[in-house]
Amino acid sequence: MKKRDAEASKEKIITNAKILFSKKGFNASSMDELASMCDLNKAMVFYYFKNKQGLFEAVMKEVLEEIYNTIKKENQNQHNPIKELESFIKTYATFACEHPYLPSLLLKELSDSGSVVPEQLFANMRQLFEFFSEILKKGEKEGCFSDIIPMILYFMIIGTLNLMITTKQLRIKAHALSGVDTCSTCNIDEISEYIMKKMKKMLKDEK
Amino acid sequence: MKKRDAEASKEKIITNAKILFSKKGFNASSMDELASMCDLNKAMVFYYFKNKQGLFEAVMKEVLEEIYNTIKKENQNQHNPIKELESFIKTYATFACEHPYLPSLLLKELSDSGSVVPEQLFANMRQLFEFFSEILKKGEKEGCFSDIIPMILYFMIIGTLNLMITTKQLRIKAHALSGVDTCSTCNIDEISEYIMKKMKKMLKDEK
Amino acid sequence: MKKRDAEASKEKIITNAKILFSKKGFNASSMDELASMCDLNKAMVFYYFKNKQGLFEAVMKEVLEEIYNTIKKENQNQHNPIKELESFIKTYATFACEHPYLPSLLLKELSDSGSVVPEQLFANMRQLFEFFSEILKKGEKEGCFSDIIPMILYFMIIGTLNLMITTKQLRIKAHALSGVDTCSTCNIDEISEYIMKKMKKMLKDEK
Amino acid sequence: MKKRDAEASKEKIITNAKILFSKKGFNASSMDELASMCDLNKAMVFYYFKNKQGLFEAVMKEVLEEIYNTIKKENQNQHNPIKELESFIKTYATFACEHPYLPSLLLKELSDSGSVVPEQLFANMRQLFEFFSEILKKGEKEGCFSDIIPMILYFMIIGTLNLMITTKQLRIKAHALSGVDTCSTCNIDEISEYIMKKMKKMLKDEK
DNA sequence: CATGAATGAGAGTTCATTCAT
DNA sequence: AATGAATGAACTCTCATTCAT
Repeated sequence: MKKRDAEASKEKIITNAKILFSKKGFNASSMDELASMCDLNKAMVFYYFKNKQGLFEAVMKEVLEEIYNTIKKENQNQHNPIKELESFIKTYATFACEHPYLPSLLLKELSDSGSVVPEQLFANMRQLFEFFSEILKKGEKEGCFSDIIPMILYFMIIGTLNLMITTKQLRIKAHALSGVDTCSTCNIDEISEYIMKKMKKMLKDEK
Repeated sequence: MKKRDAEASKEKIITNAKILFSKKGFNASSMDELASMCDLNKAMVFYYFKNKQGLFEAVMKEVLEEIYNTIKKENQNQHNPIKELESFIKTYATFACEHPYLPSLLLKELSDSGSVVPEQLFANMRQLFEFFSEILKKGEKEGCFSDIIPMILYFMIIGTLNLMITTKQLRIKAHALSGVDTCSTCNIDEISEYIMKKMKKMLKDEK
Repeated sequence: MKKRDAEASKEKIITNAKILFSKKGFNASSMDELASMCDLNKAMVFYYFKNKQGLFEAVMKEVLEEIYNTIKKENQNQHNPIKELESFIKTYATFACEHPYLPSLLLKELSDSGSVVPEQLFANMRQLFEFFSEILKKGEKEGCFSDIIPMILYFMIIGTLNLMITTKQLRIKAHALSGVDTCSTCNIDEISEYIMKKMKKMLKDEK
Repeated sequence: MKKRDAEASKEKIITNAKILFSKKGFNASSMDELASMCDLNKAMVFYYFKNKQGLFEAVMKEVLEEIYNTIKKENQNQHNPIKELESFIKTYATFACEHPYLPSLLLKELSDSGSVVPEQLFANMRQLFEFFSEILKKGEKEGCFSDIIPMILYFMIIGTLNLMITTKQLRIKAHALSGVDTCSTCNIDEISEYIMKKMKKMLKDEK
């Protein structure tokens, strides 16, 4: 069943905005370019989204809800905190790799020390972290994890994955230039596998 | 205070540029604003730096060389790879905390997948990683570290520290709003202490 | 009068650009001034013309095509090379006098030895000369002209007419100041009449 | 005998300004570039010349006086108006060819219909014309020339020579592209020879 | 819903010119 | 006489945003 045109246009705008924002960042993305990517008149973007900032927030909201729902859904098939953590990492990694705007957008947002992240967006980001945090706490209670500081561990995982994804090209180039091993041929599964292995080791209770 | 002092003016520009670029990113930073922060005529920026890109590169170069030299110097007092790794982490953490533009600038640069990092800057970034990489490799050879992938471990440390620093305000706010533990009261020493502890555990050879 | 009329705006821009460019030359003409002459927002110029150079080319193209078409049309009523030459001179003279930006623009362009004339513009300029050249060659074949070097003769006519038009004010002033005869009261018909008379004489075959 | 440094610097500025102005025109010539051509500090140019306009006038004055003196000197060796005219043409042509800034500067100045040519410069330009005018009038009185309008004839000669010189490159390119004969291989002697021949023919008294 | 025309503010950059030394 | 630092005004051009149709 075809969506109403209005819905379709709005979708098209968000879809292309994801690509554009993550490729060029907020400021360098122009509404002109976005409109022509969408094959739509520029004014329509404003018709649907109030302004550039509003569009950006809508994009982030959608992206964050998507990843949150994906992770939550995958989580239901796991039966202990270790599996849950593994699922979290792998699902995030896979999703982020398939939607490369996510790492880029997230890092940009998080690196803007001064920036005021709008409420809605802020709530979406928290939601994901809290979900992660719950897994760890449950694991601690059940005795499979010890000595956890969720916030730091969260950034260890999410930050590392994001950086490995956004720097892919850079790492390939660095390897080519200086021969240093930048893990330039690893694929995302190997990366998340490695991270998971290390996580397990560092969180193991050693009493 | 002398009036026409080239060194002083150039310094002032770089100093303020660090702040501005890290607060707003390259694109959103305006030369007008920079000039007025410096209490200098806008044209002076171009007098000293060719153009905005040139200024940015000068800023990054200075920042990266500063951190590299600091780390290298501290490293000379360490006598085994574990101590060296610890020194790397703590020195980076302390420096980044005292120069909060560094994490922000680095994350922004690394998250901009599309941006073309200029040669010089690229070389400066590699230098730091290679230094880190050498520590790990030496440790592996000497049997104190095992199963290392330097690139991933590098981002685990640097990425996490950077994010913990740039998100400080955000984390405080999140804690206030939802009560969730965002490590909002940890200071940088506690953070790097924790990271180091986890690193040791995850890199320990267990044969 | 309609408000948002693209054709009208574009026309207004070209019309004023002709005046401005011919008065001040390419470099000294400012887009700000042009916009205010047009009673239009500055950005509109870029909306229609990509950039200053693009506008300049559009202006020149229009001007050159106009004069070329006018001359070509008049030429069709002439039945021998001498008449054709006369028509060429008089039509050019009249047109240039009525569109005084033409001589000025042409002389400026031709005197700028360093400037790189863009292809299109270059082609338009050649077209006019080739038309002139054909007239002379036909005349030579038919025995009414002898010893012709079209390029030199072309500049003799076009250059002289252009200079007589652009220097009009200067010549009046010079006459007033020093009493010297600068032909300051001649009108364009007298001038082209004189040039034609001299041309006939100098091209006459004397065998 | 070495000139005083001040004189030498001033000379160097004028010499380079001639080159620069004729290559790029008044507006596109920058004082920065000029200073670096002269291997002098930019402020020195203002020390010697008040401002850019003043420098330009000084340059033009020198150039015009030079050509005037050269022509006048050559003229003393001629013993009838025809020879004098020939000398005028050839001397101007040779000089202009050796000092290619002259045609370019003159045409630019003369094509600025609106521009206010400053007094001194204006006087210099008149002087040259009046000299030419005198030759023709003498020739008329002596019966070797008839039906003269000095102003038009002056532009016929000066304009044509100037244009042939400034368009040299353009004409070569046009020939290469379209095969049309643009006199691209003629040298300046052939050109002035041709012009002189035609002048003689068109001014001959035919009673 | 949709479009193209219009706008105003501001971006980076250049440049003639002046000032302090 | 000479220099490098400093300035202010102008320049071309871009862009988010709005208006009229």
